[in-house]
Amino acid sequence: MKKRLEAFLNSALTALKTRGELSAEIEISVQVERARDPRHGDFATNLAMALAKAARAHPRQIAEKIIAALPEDPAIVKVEIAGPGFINFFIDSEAQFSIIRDIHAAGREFGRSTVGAGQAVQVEFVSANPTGPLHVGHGRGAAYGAVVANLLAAVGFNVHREYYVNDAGRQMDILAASVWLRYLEECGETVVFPSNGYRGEYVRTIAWGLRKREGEKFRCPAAEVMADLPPDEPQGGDKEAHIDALVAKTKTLLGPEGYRTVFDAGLDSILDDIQQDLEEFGVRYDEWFSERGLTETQAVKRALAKLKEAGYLYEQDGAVWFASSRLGDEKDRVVVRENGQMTYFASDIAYHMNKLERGFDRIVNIWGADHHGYIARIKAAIEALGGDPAKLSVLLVQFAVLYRGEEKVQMSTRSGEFVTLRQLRNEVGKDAARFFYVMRKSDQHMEFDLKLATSRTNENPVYYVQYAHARVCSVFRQLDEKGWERSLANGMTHLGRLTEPHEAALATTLSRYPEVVEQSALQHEPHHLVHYLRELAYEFHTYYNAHQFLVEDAALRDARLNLIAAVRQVIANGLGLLDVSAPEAM
RNA sequence: GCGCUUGUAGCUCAGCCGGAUAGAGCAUCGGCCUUCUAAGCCGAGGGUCGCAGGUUCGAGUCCUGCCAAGCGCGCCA
Repeated sequence: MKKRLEAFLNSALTALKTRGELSAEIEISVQVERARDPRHGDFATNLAMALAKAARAHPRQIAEKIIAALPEDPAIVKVEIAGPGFINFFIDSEAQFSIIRDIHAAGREFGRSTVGAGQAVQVEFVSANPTGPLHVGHGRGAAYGAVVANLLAAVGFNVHREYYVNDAGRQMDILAASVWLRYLEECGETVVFPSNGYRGEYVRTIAWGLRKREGEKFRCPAAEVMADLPPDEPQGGDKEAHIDALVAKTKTLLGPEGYRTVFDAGLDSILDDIQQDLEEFGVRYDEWFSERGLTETQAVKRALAKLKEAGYLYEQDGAVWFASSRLGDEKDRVVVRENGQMTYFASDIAYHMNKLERGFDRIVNIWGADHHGYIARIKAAIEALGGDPAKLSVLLVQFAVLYRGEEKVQMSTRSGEFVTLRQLRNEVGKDAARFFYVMRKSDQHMEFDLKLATSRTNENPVYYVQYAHARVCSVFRQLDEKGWERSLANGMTHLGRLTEPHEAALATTLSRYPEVVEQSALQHEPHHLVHYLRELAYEFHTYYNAHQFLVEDAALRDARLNLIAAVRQVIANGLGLLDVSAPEAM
């Protein structure tokens, strides 16, 4: 309906222009919005006011001309000018209730659309380093990314979900060294664990598995490992220098093959865990993209060569720099260090070159908000590679602060004591976790109250929405128990019997669903969908309390049953996009 | 110090490209179960939209300054 009105207004504008009543040069995008106040009808547009300046006329006069030029439509019962120049539209109630037919006809497809026109969009999210289990911060990115991807797919984009696996680089080397030290402990050696190593319990588990599989073939005397290492921080040294030396020593003592085995033991184990964790959280990927693969296929070298060719690389102080400041970044960035090693950024340039080469129309990166300073350099890199930086959207996700009631849950990565995503799921369940994560705008800090998410009271919005779905199911069970027949067709022919204000309100809200899905998708803001579902559930509950559905009058009963079946369908569809279950009984 | 983000009811948050009297949940107070599930509903109170200017028919929304909070400013990832 909204789109129909927009089309009508546009045709009215062209009519006025061809008749010379409006300057042909005036360009304006027509906006129709839902009226907030029922007295303002069902839809309203500020078009006349927006035109007033350019047309040099009073808004109300313009409004009159527009209305006169509008095509006839039986669904529009009244058009009026109000306030400073709003045009308000009143829609025929018969037409309002026909949404019930649409919902029934479309079923699970209702709300889906084709605005995306099959454009290929890549959504990269989570991409946490495989150096440990996912924590609750990653969980928010996972829920948000998964829902954004679902929404984009629902409105007709061809979505490719991807996880970038940082399986190369210094952090992974530190993990490998940590695994080896724990392995040596398993073998009975006494080592001093570095302050900068990975201290989590999972590292011991990996080491235990390694020893079980491989025996003691990687065993070295602890004294040999620790010999000639620069002192660690507790001994008054530099922890970074200490760990780097330890990594180097690990590589030397194990040799390339042994090192690879230990390294992969860590990587494979943690990656398996992450994959399983996300799977259980309802997050599925089309591709797990390996950073190591970029180096192995020479993609990093190729990307740097391309930048060099374009004249964006230069050498200084023994390092190679990318002149990103020429493309909007604050300063230039190093891509090859003095010691000849590529920086993480170099891999990332190659990764984005790869994304461009795969021909995506749009690229969506979902990052933790602490990476916001990184956006400018990636956009610069895309531009320098000859791509269009506007294709890339970077969506930032703020970390969630955990509470248990009033009490803040302390988290510390350093000590290895953090709340993992798995712990969260075990405590509050998948449905509540997903719902809570996307309930708030993603780039805002959020407070995640574990107590609230598990509570079985009206404080909990997850149950509120699910309960509405279950209640409809319950009504249909009651219908069967009474042995009454239901006729879908009879209900459709008697939609005119739905005369209660609650029913009209429900029909209006139901008809908004496709708009909400489209808006949530295009703006990458799933919280709109969550708020909508809560509102729909509210309108259903209030209707449920005010009126009896299972009445003797079959025409009225069937009409009402069709209405609540439509509500059930839309709730199921909406929760489906969030990947939250829609239970039939609670 | 510079940059990005944020500041809306006691708390947690919405507010669609600037639009009509700023909304919701929770909390508080008062009501509703012999009737399709009370994980529900009905009602009440609660606001200087951080502060000060500016832009215009109109500002919570845009611009400037200030205050406060978070994050970022490595040849780390």
